Amino acid sequence: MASAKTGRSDPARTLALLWRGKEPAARGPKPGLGVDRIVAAAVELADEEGLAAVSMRKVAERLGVGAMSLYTYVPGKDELLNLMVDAVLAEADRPADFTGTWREGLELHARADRAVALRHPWLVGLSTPGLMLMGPGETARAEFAMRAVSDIGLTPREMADVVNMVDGYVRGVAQISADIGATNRETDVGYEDWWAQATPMLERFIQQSRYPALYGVWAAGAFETPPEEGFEFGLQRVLDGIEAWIDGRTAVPG
Amino acid sequence: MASAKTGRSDPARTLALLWRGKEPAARGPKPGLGVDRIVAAAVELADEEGLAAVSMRKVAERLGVGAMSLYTYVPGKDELLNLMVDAVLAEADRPADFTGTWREGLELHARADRAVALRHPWLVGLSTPGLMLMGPGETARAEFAMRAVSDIGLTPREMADVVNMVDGYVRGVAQISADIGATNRETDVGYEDWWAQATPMLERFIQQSRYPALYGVWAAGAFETPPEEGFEFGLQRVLDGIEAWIDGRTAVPG
DNA sequence: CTAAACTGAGTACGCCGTACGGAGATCGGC
DNA sequence: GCCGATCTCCGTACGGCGTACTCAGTTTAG
Repeated sequence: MASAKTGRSDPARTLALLWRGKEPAARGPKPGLGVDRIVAAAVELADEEGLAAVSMRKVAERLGVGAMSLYTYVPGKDELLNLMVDAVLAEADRPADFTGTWREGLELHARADRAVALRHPWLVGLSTPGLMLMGPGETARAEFAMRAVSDIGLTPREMADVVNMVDGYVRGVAQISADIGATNRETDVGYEDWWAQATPMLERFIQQSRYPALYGVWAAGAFETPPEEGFEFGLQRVLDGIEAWIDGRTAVPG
Repeated sequence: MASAKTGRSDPARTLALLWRGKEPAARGPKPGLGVDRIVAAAVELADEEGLAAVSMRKVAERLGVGAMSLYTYVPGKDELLNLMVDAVLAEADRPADFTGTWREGLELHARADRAVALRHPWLVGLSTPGLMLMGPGETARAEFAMRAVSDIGLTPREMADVVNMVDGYVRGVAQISADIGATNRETDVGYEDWWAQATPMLERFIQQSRYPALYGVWAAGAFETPPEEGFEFGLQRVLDGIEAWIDGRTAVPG
């Protein structure tokens, strides 16, 4: 594994960077690069070779430039990772003119996030900036979600809780899927192949006598296909839970 | 940020390591260390200084030993990280003699995971071995959860989906909380302080006119306390969703 | 035209994971 | 009791990393 932290150092600088708040500057030579090109190159690199392959030298090489040139535009690697997260979050299309029920809105929100996570498996390996370092992508996400749960009589805090719950579910499941995907990529075997290969070894340790419930589920083949299909199932259950709560809630005071 | 991948190289070797399947070996000098002591030292280090501080050299130093000595017991850093994950997962106490409803069982399961995640914030930054590389800790977790949803008429696949959904929710929310905790630790300011400090900067970018829904929730102060309190709320909604589905399901064929 | 301001990058430092090989300890077989 | 096999421990070294420092070269304001 490798782990990633995001958002250290000066928050003001990072926020300005996220929102591209920089006047073009006179006096010097014209910039040959730019934050956008650097971030795009880093995202490509991560998509193709994984997060571990993203180093300042490799990103620079991809741009035909010396490693240290990147530091003209980006304070450091942490900030670059932050920018990458916000950039791919902005990819998801959440129609600005969306009108629909809160449930349809949250469904769209959740699926958009999931699509991004599947397209960029390295995303879930990075800590979210969350509300701490909101860039345009993260902000657009949040705005869409909040709009979906507006006008149904929730307090602001309840709105935040509901959205956080859906976000949490999507992130957690995406991370589990991404782990499996990463394992497959690294070992060059598919999920089924890996499973077939690992079964004899697992049999040695996970005996029916010690883990009867797990063994039963396992022996029935419930783990033989990747859990991705369970995403929609879980999403609907999450939304059902919210719906029941909303119904119960509006019924009381109404 | 830093990201972590887990479970590369030889799965058989790693599995054997996770289950400590090693005969004590005659012939050589008595081992001075041991997998358990190495893992414990690494976990301590991660708890105290964060995941980024976990290097082979630092772990070895903490044990009063040369860096390369660790490789006698552990094939590499990836495997050590895997062992750390399984070790802390095993910490959670899930009573073996638990009897209760499926809902009580899943609640206990979810809270146990959350307690571990709060005690070891670095955990969520690591990919889960998941089902790919199950050690004793992960297996005990899964067994408890599966037992909780046994005997309520679910198919094995449905059991797996339900458990995966709860696990996903807990993981996702824990990761969001951990990110905030990490930001606080690194910047040496509390959540409220950070928020107060960042507000003027955010005001510049997140204008009411462009993000009315988000702005409203934000201006109402819904983000001024950490979202940890929302965990129980979301958990209950998740369980409500499952309950509604189970009721609807058993009602039809019954 | 000059000087200020900026871009771009070479060099270097201190970390990291870990391959390699050797020194010393320990024990089975004789 | 001894020897060789086998094990533990670890010093050295290599290639890669993030990035501090420094300086050369370019562009424009005045």
